[in-house]
Amino acid sequence: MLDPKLLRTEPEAVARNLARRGFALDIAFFRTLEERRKACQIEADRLRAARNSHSKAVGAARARGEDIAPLMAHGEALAADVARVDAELAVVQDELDQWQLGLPNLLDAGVPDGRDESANVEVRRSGEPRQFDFEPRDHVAIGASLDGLDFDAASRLSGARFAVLRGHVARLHRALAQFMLDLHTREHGYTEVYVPYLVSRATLTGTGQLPKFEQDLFAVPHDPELFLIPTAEVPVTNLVRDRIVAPEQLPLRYVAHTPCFRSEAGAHGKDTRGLIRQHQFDKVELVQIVRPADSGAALEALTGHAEAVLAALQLPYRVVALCAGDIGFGSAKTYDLEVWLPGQGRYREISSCSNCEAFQARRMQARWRNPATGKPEPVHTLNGSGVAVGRALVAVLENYQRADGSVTVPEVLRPYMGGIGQLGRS
RNA sequence: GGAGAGAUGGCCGAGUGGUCGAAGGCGCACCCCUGCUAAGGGUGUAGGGACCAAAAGUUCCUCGAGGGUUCGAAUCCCUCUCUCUCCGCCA
Repeated sequence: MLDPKLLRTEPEAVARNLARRGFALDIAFFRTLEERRKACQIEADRLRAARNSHSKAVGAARARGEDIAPLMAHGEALAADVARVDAELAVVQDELDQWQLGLPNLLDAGVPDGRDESANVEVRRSGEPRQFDFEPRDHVAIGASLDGLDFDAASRLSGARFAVLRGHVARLHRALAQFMLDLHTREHGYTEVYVPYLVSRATLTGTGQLPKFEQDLFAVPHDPELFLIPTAEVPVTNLVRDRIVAPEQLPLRYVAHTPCFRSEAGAHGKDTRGLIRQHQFDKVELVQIVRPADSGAALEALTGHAEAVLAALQLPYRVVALCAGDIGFGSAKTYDLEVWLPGQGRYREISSCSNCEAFQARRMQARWRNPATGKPEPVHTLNGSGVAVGRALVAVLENYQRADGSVTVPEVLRPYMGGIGQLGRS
């Protein structure tokens, strides 16, 4: 959510910022609604004050033993007025709330202009794509020949966009997640958390997936209503929902390994082959809750933590700053990490690191007590994949493949693989 | 799944229709007193919103959530959620 005060006082500046995303802010609509809200609220407050003082007068009169019957009629009239204006206010307020929940976050000034991913800006590059002395295969072919990736089996179980992993490949998948968790907890100061995979509507509203992106989620028919998490960002960031954090506790750094579930409605026909785009995938997620002044630096650090995974795996990658039109709904600034995939001959997203500033914090009522003001103020939240496990598996299979169809196990993963140095049929 | 008990401010805990946003205690902060790592005294101590350029001030809302009754609800009624105890079942 945007700062309502800013929206009220500088709607033109807000509109200019959001226009960079291609989002048209309807200032006139907001002004009209806001004026109605203000009028209703002032009137409602005034009437309630009148009712309260009248009720006290009734109580006082009764305490004196006076006849209160004559006061009742006025009280009833006041009660009716309060009910009427309250109802009116509730309607306007709700409309305003819904509208505001649909506004994306303001962009950081450093975000490059552009309408879509073609305008994203490469920030840096690490490692060189390997030169193959044979025609590199993609992970689907490699996985099949290792008898480790089975999309047919998955489709019999669940339909399209699922996978069954087997043997060494399944173990490599697990090894990747374990390695990442250990790296972030040991080297980067994150606390491991285990969180629910099913969350409420309120939780998803807190991080911004709802109300706007319900079609991307899997809802579970259950009372109360629950959704499968599309990313651990949702439960982990919401750990601070409705909380006021003491300043000395910040920054909070959490890492979680969870499955993620996305219906990806509207993605039909995109990346239909292989593990790249699935309804279910694992991810190791980094979340930081920081003081507002620190979030810029925290994004750089968090991105570095995600990069460290790829560096340790010796996978070639590049860091890309997302442009205004490609950046996510709740993010002020985002870096994507793209890993080199020999099977596709291009870099593909494997991590997305975002600074959401106070956007989620305002929705979640997540605050810290600012020593400078003594008041509770929204914290800043950041999240990033550190990294997507399924795509990391793809990257390892493709980058470490050998001419004979086997796959070398990256050095850092061997302790997690029982010491084996290569994947064969298992 | 069955039975029961609960949900009040940072914590504990009082409060069954009126001046209660809420006694008392603890904790915390500041001050006073005290010649000493004690004791005592005082003051303060929730969050959100509105009006206002802002401060001050005024005012509204919040006692798990949502409805209802009433001139007036922490208090009465209904629904829901969560927690705890016991039984059953289960990993």
